[in-house]
Amino acid sequence: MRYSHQREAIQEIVYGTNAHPTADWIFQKAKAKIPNISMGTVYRNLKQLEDAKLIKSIYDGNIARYDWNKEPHDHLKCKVCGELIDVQLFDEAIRTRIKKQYKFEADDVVMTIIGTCHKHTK
Amino acid sequence: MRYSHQREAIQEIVYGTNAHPTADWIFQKAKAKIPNISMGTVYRNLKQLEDAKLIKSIYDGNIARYDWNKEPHDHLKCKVCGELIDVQLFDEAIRTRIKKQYKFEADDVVMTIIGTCHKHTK
DNA sequence: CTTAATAATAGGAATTATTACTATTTAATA
DNA sequence: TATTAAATAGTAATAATTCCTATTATTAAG
Repeated sequence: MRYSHQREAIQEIVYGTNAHPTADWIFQKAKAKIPNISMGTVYRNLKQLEDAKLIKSIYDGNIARYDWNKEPHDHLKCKVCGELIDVQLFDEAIRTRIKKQYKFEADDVVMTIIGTCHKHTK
Repeated sequence: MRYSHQREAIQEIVYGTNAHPTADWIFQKAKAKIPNISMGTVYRNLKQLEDAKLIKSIYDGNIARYDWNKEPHDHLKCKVCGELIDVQLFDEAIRTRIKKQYKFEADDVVMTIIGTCHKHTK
């Protein structure tokens, strides 16, 4: 993977937020630095950064979001404000159980808990 | 919700498979029974059936799939053949832990385990 | 430093899944 | 049977993402 100014900017943007940004959000931010950057460049680089294990992607419903947090983790999604909160819930014991019970070799777990975050509880 | 021939057919199609079909797959099947059915009708009815708790929808990456299984359950997704397998893994104890640890009121849990199913292990 | 090779880009077109719109049809019921 | 409003078919519109191609920029070699 050859160096590119655009990829560096995109990586910095993802690394600079906890907001699990979308491709479009990243595109808007990137335009501030590189006015004529294109959407294709954003998507191509996000894919390359993911392949290089420098970022992770997650699906929030039917839209992709990007995360600098490469540790295995799960998300709480607030249905009121839409915020995604990083948490660690998944128990390694489940992996063993899955293998025994379902003869299934688990690589990765994608878990999202939908509910209401503390900001909206009275 | 008023009766409609189209909705009945769509519900029968979803209830008649374990394949977690997509809207397009359902549309193709429905056309065999009702040749001039339209995609809008499929989507509208899938939404209505979901609102009426007669079916559930799940996101498989960025595409919606539909499931007659209304019980709380999780999925194993095989990265080789793409198959989604219904399983019950989620422990009710996690809900309590989430509430205490993160002050988050959990309604629903969406969990998918990505890996390799028994068909592809030698 | 200059050049050659090719990875990466900008800009726009194409694709895919889904939603919106509207004139017409159909189910329910008075 | 006539009325009313929900549902439909067909089509246009939208949103997220991918694809295409001529041009640009990075890297390595001379």
